[in-house]
Amino acid sequence: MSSEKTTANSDTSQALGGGTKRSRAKLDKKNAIMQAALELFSRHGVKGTRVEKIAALAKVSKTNLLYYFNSKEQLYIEVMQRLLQVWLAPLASFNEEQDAIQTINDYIRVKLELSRDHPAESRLFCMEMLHGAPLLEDQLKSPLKELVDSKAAVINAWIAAGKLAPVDPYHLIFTIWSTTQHYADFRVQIESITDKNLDDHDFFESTLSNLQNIILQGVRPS
Amino acid sequence: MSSEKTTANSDTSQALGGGTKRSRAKLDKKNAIMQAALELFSRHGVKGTRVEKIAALAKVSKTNLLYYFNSKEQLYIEVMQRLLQVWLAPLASFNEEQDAIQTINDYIRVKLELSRDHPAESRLFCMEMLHGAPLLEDQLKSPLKELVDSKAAVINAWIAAGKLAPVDPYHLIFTIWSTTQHYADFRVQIESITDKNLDDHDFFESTLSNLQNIILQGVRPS
DNA sequence: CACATTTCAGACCAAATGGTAAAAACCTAT
DNA sequence: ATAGGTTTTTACCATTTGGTCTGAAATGTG
Repeated sequence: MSSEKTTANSDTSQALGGGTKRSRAKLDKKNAIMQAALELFSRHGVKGTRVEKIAALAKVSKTNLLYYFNSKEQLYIEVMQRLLQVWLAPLASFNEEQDAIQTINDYIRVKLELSRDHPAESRLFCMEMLHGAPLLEDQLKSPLKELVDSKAAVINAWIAAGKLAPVDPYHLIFTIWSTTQHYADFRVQIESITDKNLDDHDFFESTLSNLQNIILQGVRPS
Repeated sequence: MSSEKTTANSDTSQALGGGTKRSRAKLDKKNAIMQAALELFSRHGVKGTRVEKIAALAKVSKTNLLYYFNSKEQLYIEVMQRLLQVWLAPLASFNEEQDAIQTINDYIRVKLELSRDHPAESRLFCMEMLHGAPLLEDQLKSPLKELVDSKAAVINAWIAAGKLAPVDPYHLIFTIWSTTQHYADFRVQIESITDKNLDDHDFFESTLSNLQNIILQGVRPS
């Protein structure tokens, strides 16, 4: 609680960039630990993950891990904070000046790439939601709402300009989120049924074009 | 392991129906426990849920709970098995003779109703997927694949008959699953953004018609 | 090269928690 | 009513596991 334990978790050393040998190694190690934690947390939950296992996966000792992160909870919080940055960035690309269809197509692609390249992030985010997102309550609530609201406004402008059919922008965004993230979060189910996953290039492209097709054209015959 | 512990977990008493006061109370209690377990497991995960808490929520003592279910794992398995029945039933309604558009619209509604009326089931199913579905590996894999394959065939027949635009039936099914379940699993996020949830009748209907619209018509202006 | 600082590993501890044993309370059939 | 079985409670144990302590190794610096 109160102990300061030398300098450990304070990144006072270097702002960024090269840094000394020491601070460099320190960062590398922290990254390795966070990576391992992300992987295990996202599979077994925080409670279901033993600190020892994270340490083993990161190739450090348990004590060493606790040296970098004061507690498992603290580690989880830091992992979650980093995750959020990766997670919300793509939505920023929505812009009224851009072509509506093109932007949506691109967004679907980016989100599906995220599901392919960062499945652990997707799972952990999903898990946090299932838990009721006690952690994100503050960090996420207000900034997320503002971000989404602003993008919903863009979509509404597109609709007003006749660039899109009239849909509720929120439901459109939810649809894109859910469909793309599904391929990461429900990967085992999708593998059970199709024997394929997003790492398979053809399957990725086929998934992408099908999603784009459904969301843009729908399945009703024209 | 080996002990038979009287009759407890063996439902030898009554096949079904009324039954004696005792067997009736027994069933009620088991149901209460499973209900409580479902609720807590789906929020905090199996590891994150203490048997004591389940017992408290079900209004029985911890030991009494262990009398009905030999272990937490066992309880989880039984909860999961019951859940699966509820979960896969709706897909059965797909039938080649029926109208394609109508059937899909109905399916979306039924799935969304499931998200509204059984959110805990949705969450727990989702969580099991995130964990890699070690439990469902056997129970789910083969029967699920067969069920989905057969329904995919129905969809393909509709497409061949010009009743639907050409889409990959699997991706269509995944799309319906993901979009509808999203409103249960990501409920907190949706509440953060819209301040509403499926329990709100208007929001439910609006969600439903938007999903039906997107999936059937797409968002491209006609 | 001596000294100070940072980093690490193995032993250890205490709390949390799943599960057991045995006796008490309770039904139900005769 | 009461014997025989069933359900519930009380007391307890054993294991798991997050986190600490201690001393040593590595590293940087004047």
